[in-house]
Amino acid sequence: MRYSRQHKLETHARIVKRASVRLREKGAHGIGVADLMKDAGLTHGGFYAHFDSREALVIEAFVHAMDRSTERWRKLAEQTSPDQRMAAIVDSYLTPAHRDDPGHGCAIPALGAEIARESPKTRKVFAAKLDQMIDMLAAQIPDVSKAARKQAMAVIATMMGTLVMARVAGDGDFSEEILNSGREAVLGRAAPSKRVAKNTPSKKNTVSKKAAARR
Amino acid sequence: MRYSRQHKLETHARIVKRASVRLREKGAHGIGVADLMKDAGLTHGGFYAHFDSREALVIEAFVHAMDRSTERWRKLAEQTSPDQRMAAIVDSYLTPAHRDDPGHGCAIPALGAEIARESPKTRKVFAAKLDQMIDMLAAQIPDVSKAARKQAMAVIATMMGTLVMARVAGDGDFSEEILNSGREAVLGRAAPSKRVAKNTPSKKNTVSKKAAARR
DNA sequence: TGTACATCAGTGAACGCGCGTTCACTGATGTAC
DNA sequence: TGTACATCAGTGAACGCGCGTTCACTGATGTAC
Repeated sequence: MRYSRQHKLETHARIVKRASVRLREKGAHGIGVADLMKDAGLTHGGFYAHFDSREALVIEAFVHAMDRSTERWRKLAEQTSPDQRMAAIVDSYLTPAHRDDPGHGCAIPALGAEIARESPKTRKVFAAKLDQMIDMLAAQIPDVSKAARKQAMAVIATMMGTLVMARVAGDGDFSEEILNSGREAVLGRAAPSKRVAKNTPSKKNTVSKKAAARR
Repeated sequence: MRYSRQHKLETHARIVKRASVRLREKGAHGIGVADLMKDAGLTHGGFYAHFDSREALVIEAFVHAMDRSTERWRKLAEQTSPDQRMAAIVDSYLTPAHRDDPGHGCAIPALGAEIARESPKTRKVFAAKLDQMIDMLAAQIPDVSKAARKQAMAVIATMMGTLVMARVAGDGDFSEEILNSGREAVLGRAAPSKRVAKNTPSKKNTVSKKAAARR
């Protein structure tokens, strides 16, 4: 073989990873196969050595994004005291940085509505990952399991709905107002309690890409 | 003139009305100019006698959808006692019928994420309509105006987020569970208090298109 | 009132373009001997 | 160990297709006289 067995797997993973960013930024139909391959440092002709179809990549990219989000929540929860876990997750979610960088953020507000219109196959994969994410969040709630799951669903719905609305509103006062209303609704308070000078309003791009990616 | 002045306005309105349904069903980029015109009983060539561009139609269609939703809420509120108005709106929003008929439903869960990626012009029109909708809902809350507006934002965020997730989940138990969690989160209870036998689970298409359109 | 003309909403062919997908080919490297 | 061959990830031209947009034309009807 020309390349080691590992090489192809790495290339495949790189395409998926880059695509998961670009698709969240541009939408499930917002960027073509050629540009996605270029983004991974390849030409479009090699695409079908890695994927059966464009849709197959969209599914893999979506799964990647959801797994990363869920894992991020898990890690954030691990390093936070049990009674503060939910608050830590919500505070990290409803930020101007997350709003302004959909490519490295949660896939549900970025792609949920579009995925709901895709084939049943795609929709079911998305639904399974959503289910996992709900369970992950529910596990952070010290409560009876049934009620915790319902609460987790409502928290995710409120967070993603808030983020979509904040993105529509752009980055002015209206957008900040929306983010604050979401935080208050979920946590019963507006600003995070721990961090200092978290967001300076009406100053764009002060948060580095790396910092945003860590969300 | 070949047709009365009224005729062109009526044709224009018909294109917008039909497009607002089809775009909510298929997404902001999910249906082409030719099909949209066919849907209004015309051929694609005449499109540019009515609109400067496809984007111009998308904006008009979106405004139409938002105005209709806001107006529907207003009417529903009028014929409900003040303390029941919010509940009436939420109960009419978080239903399987609304989930299964995006074409006649709220434009935010259907098009919000996509509009957030459009040109600033399109986004600003959407944001202005969202602002109106928030004020309309806030007016139904018997509270200090500032708090009411924040509460209205959170209610809309939770409702639209819940609907997007329910649509991703399809129409099974998982989807019903999501709808219930949204209702409980907003109203503090699962099922509507007034109506009888509102939804029979796992029976599709029992709600007529007309009935769904009245939402 | 009757007639000839002007208007313009709507038609349908055509355009340039970008898309997803296919395919013959390349050439670096793993493998057989 | 050294050499000849086989493999196959990746290349780039080409495909058929549908898209948004343009444009010359049509023909029913409003209007001027």
